[in-house]
Amino acid sequence: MVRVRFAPSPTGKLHIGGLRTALYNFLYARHHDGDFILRIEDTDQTRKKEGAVQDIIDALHWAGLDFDEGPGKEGDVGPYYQSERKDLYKKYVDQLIEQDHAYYAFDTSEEIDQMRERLKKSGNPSPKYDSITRQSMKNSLTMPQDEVERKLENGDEYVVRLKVPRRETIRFEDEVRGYVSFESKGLDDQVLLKSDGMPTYHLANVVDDHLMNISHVIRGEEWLSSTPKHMLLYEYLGWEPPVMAHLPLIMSPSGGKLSKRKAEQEGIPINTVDYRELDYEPEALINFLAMLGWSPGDDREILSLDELTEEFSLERINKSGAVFNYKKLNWYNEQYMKEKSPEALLDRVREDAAEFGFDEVSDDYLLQIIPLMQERATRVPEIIEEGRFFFEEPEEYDEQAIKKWKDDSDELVKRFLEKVEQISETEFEAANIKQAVKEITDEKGVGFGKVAMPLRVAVTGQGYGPDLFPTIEVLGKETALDRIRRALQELG
RNA sequence: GCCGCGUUCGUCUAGCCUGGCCUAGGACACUGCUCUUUCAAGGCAGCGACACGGGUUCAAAUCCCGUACGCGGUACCA
Repeated sequence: MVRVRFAPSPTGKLHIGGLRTALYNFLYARHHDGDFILRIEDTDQTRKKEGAVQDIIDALHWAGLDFDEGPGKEGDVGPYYQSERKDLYKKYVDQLIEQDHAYYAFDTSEEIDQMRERLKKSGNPSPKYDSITRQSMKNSLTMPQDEVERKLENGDEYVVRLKVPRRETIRFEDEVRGYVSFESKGLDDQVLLKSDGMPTYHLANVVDDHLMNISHVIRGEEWLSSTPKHMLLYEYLGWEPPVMAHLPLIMSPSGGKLSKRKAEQEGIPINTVDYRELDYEPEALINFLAMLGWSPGDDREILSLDELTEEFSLERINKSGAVFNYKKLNWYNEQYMKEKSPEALLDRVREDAAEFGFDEVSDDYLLQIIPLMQERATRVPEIIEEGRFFFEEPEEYDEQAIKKWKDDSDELVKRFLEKVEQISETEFEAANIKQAVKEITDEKGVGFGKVAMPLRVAVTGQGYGPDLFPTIEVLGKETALDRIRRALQELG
């Protein structure tokens, strides 16, 4: 049974890198008919942010990545908040201590700082609390047992550290990178239990993955270096480690991990909710993110969540970091927008319209506008932003548009008015309006644009825009002709 | 610094495991053409890459070694 988990810490909004990690976990689970679990890694009480968990849940739901077990959706192995599992870890910590794989340490943070200072001065560039250093620190390995017991009874503050062996090669297989090995002498005696009684990530994630029957750990590459510590823990606890797969990082266009700071500098929205607020299509974001570090192996670019699920495999994940390409995301969004039915976009467009104060617009009217605009917009809000003339008379004409009103435009537009006035309200349709223009171009021997361009300017105030004749039809005879008469006055 | 991981067009990638089919394919972006009532979209074309150096081999983007560069880690953060 495949069981994977997405285990974010609730320190803020779910960022785009986290979403991709969640996506890969989701795809792997679904591909294998397995379970996708959400676990909240809130062992650092100081970094916890109000509302973060809800944001994560909402973001996953918006993206279509609903989990099978997690907060608010209890399975058999909960709770799904590590802070609520605090008591569970104690047992394993005791076991490790008893088996001499962990020990109590009473050093204050000042003392540890001093140790680091001292070692640095003597030429050690990266001082560690390790098999050598621990011999000169205050811990249950160096102190007489009765003193250790006294301290514990007194309630003195302590942490529990992993007793990393002095010389040992730790080798494990990563599904993405193949065999990876580390020398234990490069590791430090990682704190497992903090002085506030909370486990560190390293302990909690190993214990929870085991207790929750996680079969595959799919997480970011930033965890690769701490995996050997986790492997040691599995070994000491006598557990079979899950399959490991470390994902390449999402990089900023300027290089380096795409951090919040960098993203902001480069104008890239970093949180999932930002994309939701910008009104991107979640399918587009998902498709784009899936392709950042993975590919189906052929030339397909557009894949639905179902298709991604069908095709997904860990073997096809890339090893190197992928730069976030905002323009490509926009291209994806355009592709998905074009495919949507106008009805599917209606609710969102209506909201956008209301924001501009166009709140008494009928669905029927909106449904006429959407098809005209959706194929040329990058995001849904542009339908209204770029199509304001559908709701209000253009206040002024674009500078660029005015240039398209030429010397002979007056005459041609007047002729158009004469012809179109003859058309009845019910016959005021795109084809008939276009026919009128056609007749004028024939009779005056001018190009189509000669007539159409001034009309566009008159009706929309813009020199660009959707197909002109349906636009005029949608506006209706009265409105369209009023605008044309006004343009004749102002531009003529 | 040390440890680990990585390196194919500007970017995302296919190809690498199982050397020859690679004159290295696709997508985004960019440029031009085309279509067209405009701007887009679409169609067509162009630009553009195997980091470098050694091996191994009849043959290397593909296998091996080294160098350079990039990234990650180096906390009582995850």
